[in-house]
Amino acid sequence: MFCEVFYHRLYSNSRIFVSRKNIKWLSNFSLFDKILVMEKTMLLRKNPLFSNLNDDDMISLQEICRDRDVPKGELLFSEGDLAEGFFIVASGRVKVYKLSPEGKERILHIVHPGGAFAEAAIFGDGLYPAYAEPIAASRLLFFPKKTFLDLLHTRSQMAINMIGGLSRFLRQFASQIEELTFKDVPARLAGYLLELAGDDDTVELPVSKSQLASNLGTVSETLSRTLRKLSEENCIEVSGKTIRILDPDLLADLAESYKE
Amino acid sequence: MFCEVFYHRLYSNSRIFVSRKNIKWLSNFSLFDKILVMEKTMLLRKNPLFSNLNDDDMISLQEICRDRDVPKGELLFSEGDLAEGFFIVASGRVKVYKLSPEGKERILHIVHPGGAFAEAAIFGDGLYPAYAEPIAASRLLFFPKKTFLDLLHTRSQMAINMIGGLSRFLRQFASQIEELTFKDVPARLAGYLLELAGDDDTVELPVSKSQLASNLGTVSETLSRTLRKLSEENCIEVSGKTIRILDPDLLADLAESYKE
DNA sequence: CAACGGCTTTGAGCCAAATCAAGAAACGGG
DNA sequence: CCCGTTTCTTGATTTGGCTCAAAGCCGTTG
Repeated sequence: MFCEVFYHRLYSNSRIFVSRKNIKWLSNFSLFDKILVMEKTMLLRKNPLFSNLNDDDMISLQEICRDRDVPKGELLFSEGDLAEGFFIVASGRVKVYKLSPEGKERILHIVHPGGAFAEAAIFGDGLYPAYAEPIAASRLLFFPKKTFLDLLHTRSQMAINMIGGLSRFLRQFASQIEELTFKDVPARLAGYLLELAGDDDTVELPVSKSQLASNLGTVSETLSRTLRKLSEENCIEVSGKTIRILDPDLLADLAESYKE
Repeated sequence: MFCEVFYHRLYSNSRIFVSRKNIKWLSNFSLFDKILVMEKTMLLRKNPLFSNLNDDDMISLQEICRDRDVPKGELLFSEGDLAEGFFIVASGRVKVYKLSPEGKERILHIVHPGGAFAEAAIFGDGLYPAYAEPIAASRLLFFPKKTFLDLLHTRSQMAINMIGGLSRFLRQFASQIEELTFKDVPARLAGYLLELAGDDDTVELPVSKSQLASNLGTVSETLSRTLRKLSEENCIEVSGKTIRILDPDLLADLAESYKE
């Protein structure tokens, strides 16, 4: 549920990129299969683990993963089980939870499509740290531990790409959070406008205002008020989706101001 | 600035772990140098990139890094420069910033001891994406790009350990944020108490209440009020640092409730 | 034991922003 | 061009939690 907010902004500008080599490989498949492979690639790229992988990596990855359709309510693994691999959710929802001594369940998180779970168990002690169970009929990609680790050992560049993807994501994520936690709505809006404007002095909003509001972590009413306030201060000029920046310096000051 | 809040909780239980092998290696050094190596290990473990590395990895890592003492204000690199390596801050503070077309600087973030910067440039296109400049006399560890990548290629297990550390950190970080963003103080407090209690029904707070307040992302006044409110609901019983849990079910409900 | 300083608790007030409710504008299809 | 629907704006109200200020509660130390 919370992923939506942040992940949306982080991933909204991800591109589909298919190299010649990939196309050649794809030609071994029927059209239908090709579409499946591309779909899977797009899905995998949604995850920070794989966001930075090139086409070759993607192909190797898809060669080792197994599809699993699971019905709602089927226990995937239990806490303490030996971890045989990890999962990516392709569709549906999976809940990951622990059980209290009295048998009450405590949900750790709900995994949405594109999300991974049990991936830490692969790198750690090798035991699943919780229970997992789909809360809707779901399609999962399963990556067997040994095969996956062998692949990483064989193709060290792929591991390096994964490190790169993770650390870049971490950086973006952290700054996203910092904005949300330490800056008020005007500051966030100002930052957004400046970034979007670049060197220009007019911006065209690429999304609806209510969508923008949600991207900025607020609601449409508040966004509307904030836009009006900035207009009244002769800082910007709003007409529909077109915004003209009248006072970039003031805007920049605003964008850097922390609430305290 | 914001790191303090989250990082504190994430790292507060990191341990120092020295294997026999490490000690043997260490015996090649004078006592003074040994202390330096251990200090550096502790520093590096603070960073998610290296948090999961074993002693061997740490040794290799420290063999390839160079110490650099830099005075306040010295430009470390500029946007667009070819990235020759990345940095870890050992002491001091470094600001990373961009320049707007009009020459106004826009600070992206301030890096504190334990933090890395320019690490993404190593894995990406190879150009520094911003400017970096110490805002206080600082000690930095510099990891040359080529040497570092070669090391990762040679020792694929080390790369895998890094992936593990990063993804574990990401997981913790995300759930931390989720708590902070989507749960109110009572829910966060309830979650904290339950986790601390385990199977027991009394908890002994390991830190002062004001410290706890800051760990939960609030202030002592609010924590105090929240504790009283929960007491009045006969959910817990507070006396000094000892808290007895009267109604674990209610507490669990509270901990899982999202604000909406 | 009295004075001091560090925590903790209480109360009062304030503020940003969410929510609720209701118009106004824009849009799109027939 | 009109009418229904969505999107946007505006106002009123509510709220969680922070700040400020003052007082209570210790343990310490001279």
